[in-house]
Amino acid sequence: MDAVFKALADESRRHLLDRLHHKNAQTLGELCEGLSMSRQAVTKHLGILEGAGVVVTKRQGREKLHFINPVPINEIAERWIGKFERARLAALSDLKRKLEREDK
Amino acid sequence: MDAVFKALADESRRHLLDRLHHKNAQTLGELCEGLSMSRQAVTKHLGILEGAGVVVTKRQGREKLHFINPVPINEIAERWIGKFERARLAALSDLKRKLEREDK
DNA sequence: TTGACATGCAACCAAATGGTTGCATATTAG
DNA sequence: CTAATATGCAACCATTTGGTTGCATGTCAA
Repeated sequence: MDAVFKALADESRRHLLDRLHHKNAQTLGELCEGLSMSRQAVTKHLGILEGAGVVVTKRQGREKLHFINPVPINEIAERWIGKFERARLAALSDLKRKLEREDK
Repeated sequence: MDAVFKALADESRRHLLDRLHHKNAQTLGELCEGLSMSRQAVTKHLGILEGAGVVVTKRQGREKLHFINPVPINEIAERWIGKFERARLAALSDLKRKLEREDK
């Protein structure tokens, strides 16, 4: 679990997760596009995410596909939020999102 | 949000949250009991947790009471887990816990 | 086969992090 | 009032972290 928290502690890594959440199964090169840091920096970040189990990979020829894995992320909330409280908070944030949509 | 992830990245701070999840409204001294690090180290950790909004405090005379705040923790899961997937994962971990209880 | 493309590995560096010690301040009990 | 208790602030230090550059390896297409 420690690795999961450490992995999520960095903004660059969270951004990579955002990208994978938006479009799964991307290659390293694809994930590098538009970023201001070097490819090697991205490689390191993806390695840390993979080591934590938050990202899973599959080789395909000379390419490496990356996938997000939501299971360990879910376990974070489970640790400090009780079952009923969790449902309450989920409903609350659903409502919040709905209201934010209506604002536009 | 960055502060929340940074706050949760450290094992000592997660342990402090565990303590507050188990028993809320504890003083600094109370939270220090049994720990191997100095009081000042704990103060720093609690300051970081408070700065992230994961812990909320209230002065009472010369004591400072600490409370856990689950809201920002819930928002972590919301970021990368869709609404339906969230329900599925919650059900899954409920089942897992149930099975683990029956094991004993 | 050979060159171009996609990824991997390692050494190195500046900045952030977690911890310490020493001293200061504020509140309560006797 | 005074001493003990509870917390606050600041300087300092070792380690970790996020980034770089340079070179190596592996795979596909012409």
